[in-house]
Amino acid sequence: MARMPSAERRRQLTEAAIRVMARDGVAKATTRAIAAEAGVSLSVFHYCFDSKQALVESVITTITDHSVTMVKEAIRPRATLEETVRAGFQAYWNHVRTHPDEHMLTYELTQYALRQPGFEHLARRQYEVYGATYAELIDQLHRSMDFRLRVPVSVLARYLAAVTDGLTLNYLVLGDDETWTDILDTVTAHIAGLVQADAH
Amino acid sequence: MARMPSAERRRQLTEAAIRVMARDGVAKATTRAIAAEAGVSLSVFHYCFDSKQALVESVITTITDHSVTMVKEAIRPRATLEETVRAGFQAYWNHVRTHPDEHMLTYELTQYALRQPGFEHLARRQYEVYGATYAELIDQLHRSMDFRLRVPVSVLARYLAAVTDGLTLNYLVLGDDETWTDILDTVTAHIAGLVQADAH
DNA sequence: AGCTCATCAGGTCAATCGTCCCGGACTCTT
DNA sequence: AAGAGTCCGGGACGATTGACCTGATGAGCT
Repeated sequence: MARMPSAERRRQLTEAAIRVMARDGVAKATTRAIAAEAGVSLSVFHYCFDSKQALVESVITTITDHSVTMVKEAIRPRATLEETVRAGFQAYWNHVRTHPDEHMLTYELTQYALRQPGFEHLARRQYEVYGATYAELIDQLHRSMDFRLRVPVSVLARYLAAVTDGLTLNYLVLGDDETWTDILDTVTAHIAGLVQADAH
Repeated sequence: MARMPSAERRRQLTEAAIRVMARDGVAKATTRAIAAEAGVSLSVFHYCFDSKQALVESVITTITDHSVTMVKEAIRPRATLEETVRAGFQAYWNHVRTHPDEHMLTYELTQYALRQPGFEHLARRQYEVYGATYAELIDQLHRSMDFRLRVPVSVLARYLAAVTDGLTLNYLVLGDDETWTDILDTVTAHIAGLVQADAH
């Protein structure tokens, strides 16, 4: 094995853990499986991380950042507001369809964190970051385009987070289906209606 | 220990398993913990169930039926349609707030089923039943009240299932907050708009 | 009462888990 | 070149898991 500083090893092990978890599930992600995936002996694992919990913590924060980056890149200003919302949803949905394992993993990790004593704050942080990201995106759009909000930003942001969460989870369970495009259209229209001027 | 037929023992063990899973999580629900919760010895467990998987299967189907019953009872026809929708959401939300563990468990079991080879069909069935229940409720309301649907029943049913799913999950993670009532109002208004006559 | 069989208790087993230890090997400083 | 600090490999330990096995127990029928 090539020698490398602990920091890089930690990153390598974290990514290996994410691969194993996404492929086989969190329960199957044992220290041995992760070390094997990283191509490293078991002792290296405990050399870089004080415990498995420390690695899981690293995994959760990394995954959360991944998700946020993905959502932020999905939403770019377009010509009209409805088009922006539609394109954002489509980009996000496309990512869900092409990387279902990754999204599944975020749900698994959320529940793992909720059950693990002392990890609840990671789950909360994950969802608070989601909400904050949506709020930030709305603010950003609010500056570049002119529209009024029929509901407070915080309410809209959380609603967006909840709807995308629910749709994603349902898709992951039920699989591909043409119904989803219709549902996304309905949601898009609703969101567009919520952010348009209430006086017509 | 009192003697009782296998069928009743199975029911007893299933309920004990649900209690353990809701309290400590699916991962902590070992055969020993479940047997102890039911107040029987470990051998009784394997006398009534061929394997732990058989019990989990029993747990999943039982929990799914519980959830469906709960949703069905939450929705009763009221004076106006919007009032019906609002009351239904409130009843459901009240159940979520008073029984968070039970709802958390359904999410855990869904993912457990998705990961366990040969159990995927149980997860799919669970979510198909949810969608079918909503569709059935919409049909039922459609007969007792007069309104037009702006979207197909299947789309509306799945949208309802996804939204409630997402909102519930977000609540379970983030905990109590006044924002939820505002979000529920927004969703209620949206749903009411979707089922009202499009010609005004 | 005697018999039969569903029911239960305790112990045991192999497998797997997270964790740890010890010794060797590498790298950098001096 | 010598030593100290850093990295890595293999092996081992105790705990826990699902599963199983052998006898005892007692209810219900004849």
